[in-house]
Amino acid sequence: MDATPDKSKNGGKKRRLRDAEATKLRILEAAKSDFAKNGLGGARVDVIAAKAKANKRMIYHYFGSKDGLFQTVIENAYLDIRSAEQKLHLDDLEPREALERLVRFTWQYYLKNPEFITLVNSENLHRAKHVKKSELIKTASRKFVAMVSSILERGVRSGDFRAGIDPAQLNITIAAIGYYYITNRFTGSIIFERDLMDKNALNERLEFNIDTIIRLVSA
Amino acid sequence: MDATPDKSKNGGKKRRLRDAEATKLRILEAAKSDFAKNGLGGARVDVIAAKAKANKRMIYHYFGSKDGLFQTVIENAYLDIRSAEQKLHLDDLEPREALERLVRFTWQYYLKNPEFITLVNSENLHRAKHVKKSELIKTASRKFVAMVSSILERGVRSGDFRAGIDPAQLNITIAAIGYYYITNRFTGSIIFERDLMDKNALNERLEFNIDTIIRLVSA
DNA sequence: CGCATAACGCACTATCTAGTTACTTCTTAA
DNA sequence: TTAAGAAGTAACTAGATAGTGCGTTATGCG
Repeated sequence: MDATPDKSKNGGKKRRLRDAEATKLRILEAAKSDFAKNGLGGARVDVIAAKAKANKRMIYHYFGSKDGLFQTVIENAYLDIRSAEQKLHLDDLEPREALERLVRFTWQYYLKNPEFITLVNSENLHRAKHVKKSELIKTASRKFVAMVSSILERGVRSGDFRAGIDPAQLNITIAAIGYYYITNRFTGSIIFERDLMDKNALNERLEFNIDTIIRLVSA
Repeated sequence: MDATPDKSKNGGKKRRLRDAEATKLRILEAAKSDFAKNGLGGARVDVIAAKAKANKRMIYHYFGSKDGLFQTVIENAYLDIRSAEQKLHLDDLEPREALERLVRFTWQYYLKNPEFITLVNSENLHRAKHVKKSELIKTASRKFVAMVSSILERGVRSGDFRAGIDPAQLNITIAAIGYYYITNRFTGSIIFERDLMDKNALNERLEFNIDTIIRLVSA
């Protein structure tokens, strides 16, 4: 790819020498990567600026502070997974299928986006002070919880699922059995004396998780 | 409590003006607390020294480096939980009871020792480089996995549990459903719009988790 | 074109931070 | 009792580190 900017067309958008949106995006990408790798405390603003091929001054110009930058990064991370979940169109599937699809999706999302997990860990280390401020995240969360509630209700009506399951508990459990495995893959591989990230190990875990959830909800 | 050291008896041990063991312990306690609160990258050696009422030089004298200090802290953390698990004497219980007891214990251990979780998160952020070096942790882990294997085997023989369950997967799942809830209690409380640390919420979660595990293993 | 504005960059500061140097004070074994 | 080693301290260093002040250059609008 040609990194030299010019004024010719490029994917329908004009290439510019100076492009605020593009710079912001580069900063956000670099920040996501560095925050995920080193945590909020361990990440370095200078490193993020260098990675983004942007001047550090720009970070402060666009995001105000290191905390402000993290705030935007974690917000985008949540909006991204919530948006991907909505695109699954689980309401079009049979309850059982919908649930299995959600377990699969969650697992694969964590696998493909391990930064998401590390960012969430970092955010919890800081007592969710950034997420607390984000109305966007709160709105998206409500939709997500409603989606799982609706699957559960349909499953109870169809006789597939037992009644009385708390959607929040189910949600937490679906996330937990994937999240824990991935976030603790390094210590886990030592404790269980096997490579938890081996292809077969990953497949086995996914099947185990689907089984766990189906057994949990079955009538 | 009297903080002024003297040479009188104190719990069978002589109080000293200078006590290497006591100082080491104070440093380790302070380090555990600060590493848990701020992560390895965010913790400050000066803060740890101050909290421990020790001179920073002592940290370097006893532990060599900040990393060396973390190494000892994480090692002790693992040995502590593994030792507590052994004391449950699960082999003396019926398989079902033993499993339930383990789920309860794990939950309560995380609740009472949230630093353990944060330390493990920090260690995984650093790709388990400290745990990797610890033979003590590896030995203790083997005993732990064997313990759960033995419960599973007994349960299969008694007809309570179904056959073919991978002990490692079960172990991971038992840890996951408690660990995730606790470690993400701050973001979780926002996403699910309820206080996850409320007494009733905690009890509900524990019962849900026991149910999840029993359904998972039942024949 | 030309000018106001937004994008960008350099070089700086004040403070912090892991680790060290060189020293004093206490403990204990012979 | 005493000498040698262990425990403990204060003050320091060299390099980071978040955040800024201020000047420069591109952009796009009238």
